[in-house]
Amino acid sequence: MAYWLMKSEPDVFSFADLQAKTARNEPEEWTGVRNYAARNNMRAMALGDEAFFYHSNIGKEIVGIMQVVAAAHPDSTGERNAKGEVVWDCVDVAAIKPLPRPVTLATIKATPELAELELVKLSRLSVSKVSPDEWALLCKMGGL
DNA sequence: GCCAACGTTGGC
DNA sequence: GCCAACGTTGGC
Repeated sequence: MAYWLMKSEPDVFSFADLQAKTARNEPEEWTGVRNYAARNNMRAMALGDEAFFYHSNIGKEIVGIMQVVAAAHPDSTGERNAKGEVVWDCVDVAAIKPLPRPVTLATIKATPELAELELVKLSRLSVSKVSPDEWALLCKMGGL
């Protein structure tokens, strides 16, 4: 099982929004990613992989955990190429649980063990990888 | 609102 | 294929 971190601006789509959809049994398609590195990360995701939900811009904190419930498939909102194929991919996710104590970016930056976290090193990447050690530490910091 | 980082585009 | 210009993201 691999671990990931996915960003969303909460005024566009928040973890609470995801929880509401999950409660209604509606998978959320993580559409709108238009960056190849982020797309490749989504293509590397497997069913059951877990991901942190990070609120960018507003909050700047990890607020919850979600699970990949469908592997990468064409993003229906993506442009098509000359052959009519969708260029971009997305995965489906469902909320698992919120973090009892959200972990802020400031806290992450102040934690030496997390200096290599992709969220910090590649700050503009919207879908990034989290190592098992980083995952365990962040869960602990989040009160789990 | 500014700016740094970085991806993309387009001229050569 | 290089590189300058430009656009976007996201933290501050």
